[in-house]
Amino acid sequence: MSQKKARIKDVAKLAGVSIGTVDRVIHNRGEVAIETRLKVESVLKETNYSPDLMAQVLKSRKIFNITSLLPEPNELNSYWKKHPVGMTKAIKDLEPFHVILNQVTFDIQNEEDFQKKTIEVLKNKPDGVILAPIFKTQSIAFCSNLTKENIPFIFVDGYLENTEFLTYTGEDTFKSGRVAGQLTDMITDPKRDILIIVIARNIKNVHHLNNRTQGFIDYLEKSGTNKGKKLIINIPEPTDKSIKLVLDKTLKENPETGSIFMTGSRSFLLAAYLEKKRLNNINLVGYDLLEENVRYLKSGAIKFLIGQRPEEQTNKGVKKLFEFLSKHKTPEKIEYLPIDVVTSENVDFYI
Amino acid sequence: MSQKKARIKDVAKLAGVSIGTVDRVIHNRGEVAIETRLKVESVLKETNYSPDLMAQVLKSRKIFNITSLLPEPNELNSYWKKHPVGMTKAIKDLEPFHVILNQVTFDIQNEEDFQKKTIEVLKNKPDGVILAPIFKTQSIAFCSNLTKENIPFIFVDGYLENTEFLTYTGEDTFKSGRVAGQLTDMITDPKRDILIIVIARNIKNVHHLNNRTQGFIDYLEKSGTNKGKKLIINIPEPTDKSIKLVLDKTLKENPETGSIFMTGSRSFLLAAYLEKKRLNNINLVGYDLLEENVRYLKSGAIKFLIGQRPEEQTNKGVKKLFEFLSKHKTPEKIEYLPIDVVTSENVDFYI
DNA sequence: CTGAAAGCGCTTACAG
DNA sequence: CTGAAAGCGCTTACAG
Repeated sequence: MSQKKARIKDVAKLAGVSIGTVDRVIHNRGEVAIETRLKVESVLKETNYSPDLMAQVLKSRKIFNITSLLPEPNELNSYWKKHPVGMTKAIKDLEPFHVILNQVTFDIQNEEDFQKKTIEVLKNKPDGVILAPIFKTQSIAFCSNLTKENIPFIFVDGYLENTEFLTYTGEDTFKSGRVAGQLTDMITDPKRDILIIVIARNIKNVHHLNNRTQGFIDYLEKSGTNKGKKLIINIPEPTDKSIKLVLDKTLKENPETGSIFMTGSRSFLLAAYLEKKRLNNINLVGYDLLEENVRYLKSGAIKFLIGQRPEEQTNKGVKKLFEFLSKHKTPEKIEYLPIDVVTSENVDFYI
Repeated sequence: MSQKKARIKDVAKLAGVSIGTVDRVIHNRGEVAIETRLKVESVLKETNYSPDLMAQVLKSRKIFNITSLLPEPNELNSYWKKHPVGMTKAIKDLEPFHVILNQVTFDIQNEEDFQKKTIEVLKNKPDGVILAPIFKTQSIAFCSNLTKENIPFIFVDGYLENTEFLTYTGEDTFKSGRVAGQLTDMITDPKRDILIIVIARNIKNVHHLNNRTQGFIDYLEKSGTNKGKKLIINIPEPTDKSIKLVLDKTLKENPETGSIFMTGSRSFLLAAYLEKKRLNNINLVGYDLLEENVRYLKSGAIKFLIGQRPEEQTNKGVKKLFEFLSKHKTPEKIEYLPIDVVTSENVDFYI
């Protein structure tokens, strides 16, 4: 059973050749006589040879340069603070292998800045890239350049169908909407109404939010018990003023609102509004464990937050990229991470 | 910034000694003249030397033998099927390092068998042990023997205070009870009663179940909205007959029961009972993503399952043990894993 | 087309 | 107390 691992030396002896020749066969380089090759290959198979990673790395001293291109975190989207954590952890886990991570960030409000940064990344000629494809058009152009340069890239936080990406690791947005729908349905009086809030300047441009909305409605229609109205409300700006304007009007017209589903990560803005108006009989369900959200989760203003494991997205991304670069292992095209249901009682374990 | 890593050779040259001497200083072996030692140590610090793991492993060819002692999974506790998965994954992640895992299992119903297996484990002289301390007395004896033999060991699934364990990775049972309490409170009519079920022959011996019960009640008393009765019910045997006997009586006496909290992993037994009796207005909340439980979760008979990440417990356990053995890194004494809230809608991502 | 040698960074005897 | 040499398993020129 636990027989000792064959070394290149053993293979050489069994095949009656030198280790150099064995190496040539293994790596398909140099010309090897056809009989020699066949002989060596058969021994390779017999002995179930696999190279010793340690020795390989020690010898080649290869350094892998990975570049990430993600939004710069700021007060309005501290969500992006989590991503670097996962990457740094991955680099640490891969410590013996000399992987270098170059983190490039861009202004999430600024398409031009993104484009500028993509040029910077390309100039550095990294071995692999981790990308959050926030701006669709510019991202597609960038991806096609990466493909042209033969640089593998992976997506986090969302993916673009028509690109040559290596893998996507993240949320299944439709299913995540269904989870939110189920939770909301469970805690909402069946006779009361449900609001779905989308904060976006251009509601057509926020693909993942719309997926969540669809999943949410899908659950309520097909599997839910709620008999109230379901209203999709767009709020154009993530400001207190804009929110007040829209919600004052909506809640006046729909006084029987029992729950609000916030499709994006800024539930805390809605929670602040509800607290101020003392509307504590309206449930709020939202996304992402931002500090501000967690505060309102603990105060009770938010009932459920759904987590999409941003650290794990980038952590796994780095590792898959490394596996691909070092061992040519092609990962599953898409890996959906668990959709975490977070309440005031279990939130501390997730942060 | 990214200056090249100092090698032992560089240190030797800077200190004006041979690499052998540097090695002696690094590993505190052989006698080194005090001035030589000081000189080398200062260079070590200056250059911020750290050994190349690859070269170290390649040279020493050290093999780490880790033994796990966990319950044998069977139909009644398929929970234990998950643990090997996490360990196998860890071994694969550590592939370049030659870690060997020896999995020993025991009959969870049989204390004698456990004891026999502990002797077997000790005889094999492993470098480290992973233990689920099911039987308290016998486990304590085993741990003290491991300590005597200088074999580090870690706990999963529970821990014993008065032993020299390296680390515990798992659930915070009290907090997990609180999470269950909160979920139950959210979905239960405030006027209806709540049953807490403990399946155990000797209710005093199931420490972790009692912790969960306490957490559950703690939440309902301090933070809940439910006004109904809370009853703790012991069922002595995990059989349909025993369950029917106890529940028929209890539900007759408490017709206003709105929810049942199952403190252990065998919710499916209760779900089967409820389905047969067509008591679909009673909510069921329980533990662990066993196949049978998941089936009832999807059918709606179980509303929430709480997951405690058995794979991750053992996965992290193996890795911590390895880090300790290979780099003498002492992990945090206790790491509580997230308490996952699982419903029919997100369960597929967890299995 | 093939073999022998050097070397990756480290550790382990051995000789002095 | 200290240095020089051999070797872990592999890869990379180099010589033939």
